[in-house]
Amino acid sequence: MDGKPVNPFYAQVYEIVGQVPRGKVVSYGQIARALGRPRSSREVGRAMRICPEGLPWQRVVMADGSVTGGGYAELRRMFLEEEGVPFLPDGRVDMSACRWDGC
DNA sequence: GGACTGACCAACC
DNA sequence: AGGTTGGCCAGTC
Repeated sequence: MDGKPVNPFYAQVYEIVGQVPRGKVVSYGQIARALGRPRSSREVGRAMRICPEGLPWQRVVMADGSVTGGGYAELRRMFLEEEGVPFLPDGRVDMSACRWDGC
């Protein structure tokens, strides 16, 4: 069957996340907007929840730089630190410096 | 089979 | 200045 991909939205989410260079992060809303769904950021979060293997979902954080993900939040933060992502003393990612501009 | 929730963000008041 | 609602859509009960 289908080789028909699931809603392009999900596929795009995985693609974008996979295109994020090491040491950079993206926000849910940023991806949602890039896909033409400025208010479907929840869908992005849902794509993360299914957690496909091989996807650096840890690079996906909130627009505020806060890191979430159920009980994996701290785990994600640790991975990001290992990748070289600077963290603020607030426990948040420095979006100002690591926000992936798509470039 | 239907209804609710949910790793959120942005706009509105 | 802050708080609340709206909106997308599929996975879960």
